[in-house]
Amino acid sequence: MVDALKDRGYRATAPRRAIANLLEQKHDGFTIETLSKELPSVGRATLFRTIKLFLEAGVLCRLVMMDGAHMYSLARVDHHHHHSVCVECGSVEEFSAAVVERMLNDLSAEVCCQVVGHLLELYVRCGYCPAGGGK
Amino acid sequence: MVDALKDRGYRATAPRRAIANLLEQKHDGFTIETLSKELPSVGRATLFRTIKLFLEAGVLCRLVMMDGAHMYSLARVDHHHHHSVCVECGSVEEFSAAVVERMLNDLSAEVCCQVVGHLLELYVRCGYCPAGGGK
DNA sequence: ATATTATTGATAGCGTGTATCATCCTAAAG
DNA sequence: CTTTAGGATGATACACGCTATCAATAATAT
Repeated sequence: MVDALKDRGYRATAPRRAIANLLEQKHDGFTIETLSKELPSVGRATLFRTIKLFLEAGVLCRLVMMDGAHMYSLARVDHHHHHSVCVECGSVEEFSAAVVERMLNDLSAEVCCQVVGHLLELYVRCGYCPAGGGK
Repeated sequence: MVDALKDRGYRATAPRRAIANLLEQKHDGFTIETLSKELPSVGRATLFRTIKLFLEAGVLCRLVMMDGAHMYSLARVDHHHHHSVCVECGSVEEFSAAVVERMLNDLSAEVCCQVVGHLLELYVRCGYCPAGGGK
């Protein structure tokens, strides 16, 4: 992940490496608060700054939860995609379903405007956590 | 609009009436900050509380903008719908396109989970403001 | 090795929203 | 119409997430 920063002209510092190492272990969505507790040696400001850099580099995604709070997750695919977040356990799945793109195209035609962006989040109970209940 | 509050057991007070009167004039999305300036006589806390009540009553919708900020708009239809917001002028259109519902159904089947909610916002340049450029 | 300059972390600050609480006002009962 | 109980208000302080500042530090180029 630090390479993504180097490629963009940023330095590979100890805090950034520490954050990257931790993030690479993450399979679920996470909050900055969580990271801050897991990396007490890294200052809060640096944490926020580094997360922002990773977002800009495209290796992280920002999710909007149902209550408006933010979570972050690794971008495992490099093309445009959306997320389904488990509201119980926080696990995140990425999908780039054709139905979504088709719908967005249809909508562009339907609303009499030029569509310049969108936000789509799916909130689910996943099949793997106790509360989920499966499909 | 105050009737919606009365129906839910809340009182029709002067601040609530003032807010409702102002909101009924609004055709576009607006922020709390805007309202606060337009209604300096109403305390900030009351403003936030009243907006929350209107949201719960379903006469207002909360929009998430591209930068994560919040805007609000009148709910002109009473069934489930989504919004397209002009990033230039803030005008809001409501739509409940069948394509959206169909897509959500398709997705429910595709992701191996029980879908419990979603968030969908469309950001556009509308055809009516100078910067829009039309369809 | 040295110089340059990006980066850090502590701190203060900002924006948005909420908790508190004494006071006030609405709605309803008499 | 008057009284009254408790919902509602607004000033304030607080909480939360995030950014600006800035002196000190550390990573890269030479």
